[in-house]
Amino acid sequence: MELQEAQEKFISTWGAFGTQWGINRTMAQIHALLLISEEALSAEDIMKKLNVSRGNVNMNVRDLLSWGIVHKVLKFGERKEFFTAEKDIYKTAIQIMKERRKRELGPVLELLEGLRSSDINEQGGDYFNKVVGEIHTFGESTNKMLDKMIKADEHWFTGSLMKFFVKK
Amino acid sequence: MELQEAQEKFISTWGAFGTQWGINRTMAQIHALLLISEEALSAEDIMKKLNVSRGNVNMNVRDLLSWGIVHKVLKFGERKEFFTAEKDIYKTAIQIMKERRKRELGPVLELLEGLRSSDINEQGGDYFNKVVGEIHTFGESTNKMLDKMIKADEHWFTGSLMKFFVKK
DNA sequence: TTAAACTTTCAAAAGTTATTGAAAGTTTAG
DNA sequence: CTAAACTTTCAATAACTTTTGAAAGTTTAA
Repeated sequence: MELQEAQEKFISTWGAFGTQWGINRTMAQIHALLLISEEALSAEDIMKKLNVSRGNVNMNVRDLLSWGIVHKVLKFGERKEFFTAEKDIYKTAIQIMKERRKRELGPVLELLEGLRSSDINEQGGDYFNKVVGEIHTFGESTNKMLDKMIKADEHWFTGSLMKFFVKK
Repeated sequence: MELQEAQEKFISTWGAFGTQWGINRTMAQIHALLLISEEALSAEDIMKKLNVSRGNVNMNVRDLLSWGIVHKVLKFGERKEFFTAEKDIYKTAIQIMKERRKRELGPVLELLEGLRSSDINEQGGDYFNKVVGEIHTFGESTNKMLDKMIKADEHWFTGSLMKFFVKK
């Protein structure tokens, strides 16, 4: 296989895969492209490589920056901005967990707390309270677990967590 | 807050939340409805409660069944099929992990293995091989970890894993 | 200050995914 | 076997999401 063919395969599969999660195709492809590019790329470079418009690149790069998995790079003597993906895959994974926790788990926990505090006394309320309570407890546990993972150092995932799982 | 109001809030928020992941709104709402319903419901019941068509209910219930988080229930003397959600939230979580691993992680690992085995010798190939290799290693670790979690018994999540995280 | 170089915005168009509902298919009771 | 009760399918359409590209905005160098 040629390098270019392999690169294209990686980018397009990463893109297709992204859509299965809540991520749009172009965003996933830009991330893949930046991951396998040794040098930082400009908006122009990305447009050419992926064959997408300027506006599309701009929006998706901004989104990737807000997820903290792509960084701006300024080159001396160049006026353009360049972009590069976080290259430590563990850092990337932790960063994604962190953001998803904030954006997704947080709001759900708030809802569940709200529903729990307004204890329902009507007929049938017991069952509802029980289910909501159980889901809330589960959510809290998950939240605590993620907290530990996020606060630990970068190599912790490969280190103690992996050892824990492998020895069991 | 009234019971009905609380139930509706739970269902609609669960639905909105589902769309952020790759899950469609109706599917998430049906799951939520079944979670908080003590009794199993028929397709008809779901149609009425959520105000969606027969075809839509049918497709999404089948999907939920294929995820293994909703079960068919047959009532004596009734010809209709009834549906109920898995009520053990840990089992549900494990089941979702299991399916996502199969549907999402599996194909990515295959791609990465393919790209790795066709070792690229061209100029610039070293960097590509390195990145792909690192992602592959990470994927394999995640896969192993999920394997352990899935194979362990139901209360293992709250038991040893939680203790591990809390004591750290 | 000006003009060139660049980035951002946003409304319209294209593309994708979900939903409907009627028709076809299946199962069951008598 | 037949009709009623139910489930499944699928083409049309509605709803939603992404993408484009031109216009507006911003920054920089001279």
